Amino acid sequence: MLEERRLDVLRAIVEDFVLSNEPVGSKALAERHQLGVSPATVRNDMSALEEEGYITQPHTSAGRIPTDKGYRLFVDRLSGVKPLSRAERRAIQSFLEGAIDLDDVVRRSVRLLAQLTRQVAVVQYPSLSCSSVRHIEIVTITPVRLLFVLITDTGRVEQRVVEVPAPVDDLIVGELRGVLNAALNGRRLVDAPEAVADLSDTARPDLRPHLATLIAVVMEALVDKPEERVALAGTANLTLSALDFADTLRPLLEALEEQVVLLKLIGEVRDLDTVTVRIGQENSMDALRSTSVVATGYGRGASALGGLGVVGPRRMDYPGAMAAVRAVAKYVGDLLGAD
Amino acid sequence: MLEERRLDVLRAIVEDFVLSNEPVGSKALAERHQLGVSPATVRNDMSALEEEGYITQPHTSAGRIPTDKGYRLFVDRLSGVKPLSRAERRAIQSFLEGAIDLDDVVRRSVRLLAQLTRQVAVVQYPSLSCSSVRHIEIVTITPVRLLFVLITDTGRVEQRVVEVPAPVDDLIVGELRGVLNAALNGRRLVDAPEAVADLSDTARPDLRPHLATLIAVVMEALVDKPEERVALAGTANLTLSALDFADTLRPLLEALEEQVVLLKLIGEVRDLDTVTVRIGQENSMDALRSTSVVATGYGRGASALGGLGVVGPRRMDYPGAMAAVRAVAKYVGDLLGAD
DNA sequence: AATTGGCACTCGAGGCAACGGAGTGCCAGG
DNA sequence: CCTGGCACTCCGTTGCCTCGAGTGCCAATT
Repeated sequence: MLEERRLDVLRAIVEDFVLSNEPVGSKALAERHQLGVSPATVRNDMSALEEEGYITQPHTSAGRIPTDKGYRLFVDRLSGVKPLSRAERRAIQSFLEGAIDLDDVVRRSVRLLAQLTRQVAVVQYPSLSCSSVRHIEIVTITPVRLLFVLITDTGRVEQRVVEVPAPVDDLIVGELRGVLNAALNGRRLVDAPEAVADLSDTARPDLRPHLATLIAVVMEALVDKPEERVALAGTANLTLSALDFADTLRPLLEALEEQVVLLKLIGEVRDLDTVTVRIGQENSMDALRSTSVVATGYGRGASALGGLGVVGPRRMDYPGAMAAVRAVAKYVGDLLGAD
Repeated sequence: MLEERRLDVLRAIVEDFVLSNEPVGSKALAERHQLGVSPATVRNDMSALEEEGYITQPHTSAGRIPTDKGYRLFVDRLSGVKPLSRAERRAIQSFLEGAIDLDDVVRRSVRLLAQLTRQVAVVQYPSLSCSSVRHIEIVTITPVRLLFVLITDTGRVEQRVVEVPAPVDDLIVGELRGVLNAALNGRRLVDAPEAVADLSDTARPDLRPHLATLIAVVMEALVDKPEERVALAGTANLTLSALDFADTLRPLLEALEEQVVLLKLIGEVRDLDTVTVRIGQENSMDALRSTSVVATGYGRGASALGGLGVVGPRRMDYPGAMAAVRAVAKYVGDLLGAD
């Protein structure tokens, strides 16, 4: 029962409301957009749209604003992919190509994304489990505490302090370093457990029992509890949307400070090739119920190295945000996949 | 010309205003605090205090609020060191003692500080230059790009990608790793340049010229451009003070996102043994002119390893913030100095 | 000389009514 | 199915008023 013009009206409402943050009325709509019909007709359409739950009135005799369902339809059916402007493309390129370091890449991209969209941006570091091992280094802190440094092919350097059950000496550490590097070099971390399964058998017989427990402990620390990391930028942009949030601002800021929350968020939406949009109540976490999230995965090949996206008010420029997210994800994926 | 009672009045004004965020009048003052005088007398004192610039009126026929100068006097002369409650001490201890990692220590303390003070908290990672080298690891990324991983005695792991002028092979990398570790192990990073000054002389003659340039490049990357890091928490607390900031909120949030700004801030106030308070205009950076900063250094012995503190509205519980900052600094200093 | 009570004055906050305007729903006519 | 007209609703603004907290000043008291 959704005719063409009705969709046009919905799109016009969304676009106007995103710009003005004020309920939009039939007269203004008919004027500002070339709908080719009179305000009265628009009113009929609006009435129908409201009936079907796509728009709503804050109060009688006010204009209409889109509901979550309305935004959803807008995103699904109406917004063409808005290509980025030449200037934006150039900005992305020049912003990211100066990066050397992984840290640098992530920091630059998260700031870039925040700037392009004027929203809060989130970029996840490449997941450890999807990365391959380039080198493992072990440093003795005390005889029962070892510092493991894991360097991946994406340039990520991950450290982990591990408490070992029995004191170790340099000999054992050296042996451990040797066998771990030999076995894991170039392999993906998810494959690590099987790669080291019967590794201690190849070591010097007198060290085997010790090595076996050590390896178990290390694997647990590195594989079972992989530490995911994210970068955040643009929280200042929330002040632009202060009106949209009111009392939900504080819980939102608190949530954004929690790595755990952000990781959960990104984890849910890091499909490659698809820009996922979560609008208001569609979000699984309470603190984000009053926001919209536009996110995607980045990486080369089949599986995503990580995810990135933006968080903002439901009243968001979805086409713009989607385009920016997609573009940045592409650049980041190329940069990190290429190395 | 500052008599005893006048100071009492100022203190009472500051305390009341911090609690209520409303201009405080003579009558309420005389009632709530045991000043032993009538409102009329208080009025006279207030008049004098205003004359001298310690308090001001938002408008005629309103109560008084402290000026920056008033807060300054309050901090300098009036506020005894408020000891932390038993519960707070316990909270600090249990919060920090679970930490294993340096990252863990920093993250926990910054959150703790934010929670205790209900302000934005900043904790600097231990400065590289003040730390000693425990281990240096080198990983070849490409023949002209090396990844240096520096591990310090504070547990900090610092990575740096270095572009070298001429391709290197494994032999040279091994040699470099050997001489660097031998020369720097246990030494402070500030002393590194002289420690390696004529280091290449001791290496195999055929490698010397190459090593010399490499060492120069590395020293530049690690010593001349040491990368300081900070952790931030509690930005959600700014929403509590939204009224105090109004339009300065956005620039403030932007500033807080800039590592550079935070480092400059902490760098200015990281004296050990002294809790520094910067009130409003006393701050050197524009974005902080409407805030107050309470900060100090942490560490063992003479020089500070790093700094930490809180940023909040001028209308701040200074005694409380100072006590919390001092206490957390002490714990963090002990933890990181002890290792 | 310092303190106090009294008094007139000021100014913002809050309540209330009136008004204008934007927007709607409905209906009858093209 | 679209359109113009019309009555109705309700919000936001404006102007007005009152109330109360707070001040400054002065004369009286200790």
